[in-house]
Amino acid sequence: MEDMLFDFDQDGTTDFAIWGQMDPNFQFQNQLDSFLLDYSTASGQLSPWSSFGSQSMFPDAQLTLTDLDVLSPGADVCAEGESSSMDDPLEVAQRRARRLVPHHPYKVQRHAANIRERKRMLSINSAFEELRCHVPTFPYEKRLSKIDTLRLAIAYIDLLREILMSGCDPKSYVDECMKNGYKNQTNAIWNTSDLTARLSWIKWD
DNA sequence: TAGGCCATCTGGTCCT
DNA sequence: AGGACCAGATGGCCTA
Repeated sequence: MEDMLFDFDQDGTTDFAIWGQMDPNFQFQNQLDSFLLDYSTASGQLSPWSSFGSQSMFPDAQLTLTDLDVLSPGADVCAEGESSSMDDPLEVAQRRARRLVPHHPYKVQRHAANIRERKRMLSINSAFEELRCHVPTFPYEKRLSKIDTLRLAIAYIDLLREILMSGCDPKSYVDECMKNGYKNQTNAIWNTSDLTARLSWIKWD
């Protein structure tokens, strides 16, 4: 069994198989992304019910449901003396990755689903990043949260529609809003000063 | 230290 | 049957 657990190491992908906290490093994100892509492409071969020739992919995969506990959140027990050298992040990550590699059919199926889910969330997050690039923010402002991005985008679209309907020059419309307040306050989770102040940073020319 | 935000895992449901 | 989507649970990180 240990051999199978180390299969990820042998093809040099262990660094990507860190299922714990996502490293914010962009390069790592790309590596993880491409890994997930490759991995999911090959996921057909990962079906727990498939076999290579006459031999099962997981010959030692005995269906003992008690094994399920091992992967449950919070049951992150140390099976191999993790208390030692806890200060090496790479070592810890590799141990964690090895722990989380499934080794019976249900786990393999669940693991494949987890990978698809992470890939799906990555695509959602990349869409959020794209959206963040299209909503007005201050140069010094910290990164918008997802919920704030959505709310600001809604308010932004609303204001742009107002500008279009008014037929006014956008900059003068925003200036007017800065002075008198934004007319449409009904859904103003992002209030007038928030949005129009942001828009004042936009170069309208 | 509490609360906000986020990534991840998980099981259920729907769809192809 | 398998994948996509969704929401709840959980734990980590960060900040006020």
